[in-house]
Amino acid sequence: MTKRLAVSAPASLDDTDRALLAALAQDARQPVSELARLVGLSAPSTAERIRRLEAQGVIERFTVQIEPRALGFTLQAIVRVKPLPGQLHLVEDVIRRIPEFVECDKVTGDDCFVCRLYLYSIEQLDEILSKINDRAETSTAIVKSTPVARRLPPLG
Amino acid sequence: MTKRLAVSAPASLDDTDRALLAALAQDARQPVSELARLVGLSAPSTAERIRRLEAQGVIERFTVQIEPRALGFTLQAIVRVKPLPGQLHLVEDVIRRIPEFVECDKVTGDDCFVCRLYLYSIEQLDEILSKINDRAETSTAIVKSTPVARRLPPLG
DNA sequence: GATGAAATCCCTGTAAT
DNA sequence: ATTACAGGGATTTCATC
Repeated sequence: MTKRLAVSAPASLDDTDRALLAALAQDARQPVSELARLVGLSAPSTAERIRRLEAQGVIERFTVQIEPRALGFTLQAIVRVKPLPGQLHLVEDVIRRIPEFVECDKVTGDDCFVCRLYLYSIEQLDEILSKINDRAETSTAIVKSTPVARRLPPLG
Repeated sequence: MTKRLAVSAPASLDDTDRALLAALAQDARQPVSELARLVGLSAPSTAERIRRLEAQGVIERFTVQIEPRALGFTLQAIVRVKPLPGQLHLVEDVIRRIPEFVECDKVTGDDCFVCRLYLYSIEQLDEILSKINDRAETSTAIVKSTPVARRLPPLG
């Protein structure tokens, strides 16, 4: 399910916080001492800021970005899924359980879900979509390139 | 641009690699000693495996996941963008330069781009889309929830 | 060839300024 | 927020399987 979030005033970041988040986005495993050097603060202050950003919920987590092609996922697809009447929850569950769906958003409008899949082949795409094709209409787009890879939003 | 990738046989992972990637996905800043404990290896071996996964290109980078709502981005939109004839490159450039576009894929099919935006308000959405509306048709879906947040693909 | 063990070095976290 | 200090983690080397 969607994570619950404390509804509070948005955190306000200063320039140091912004520099810190940018540095962490680039390499989250950098030692605090190095991050401190980059943002021009002492290590303890830097560590304290990281803790604060986590406590505020600005930092959700530190994670690893995989290159799917290095694992043989030569195909990336964006699929819009429109469940048939009464099939919404079931379709959502099926999507959740198929690991090739690496991302899925429920959205307004005619197509209920927008999903991203990592795939080995077109045949596999067909095979996976057949698992929901009796419960939903799908429309598939194959990713040709990625002009903007996941990046940080403006940190106003 | 899309990053170039060495075209080679996909890396084959063993169970330890898989456990390691899963642990890193959960918390990329964990000390190597802790990761070692989790996967049942010594610290040096674990560090060596991390280096190997990076060298193989399986690990693209370690990064930080932001919670957009904690920064005041109460709205998330998925926008499909279909540039008018001759406007494709220009539209791509404009998208790249607007930081609220946090992700953009070029895809097959009628809609050329599928993009994700983080926004403060509907008014801001309107304002941003007006920057490309004379060069492209857009169709917008507002994210209501996220049944599957970005996760690792199956690590076969 | 890769893993495990020990020693050195560096980093992190705490407390005090 | 910084400095100093004590504790723990990381990396390198070496021995092992």
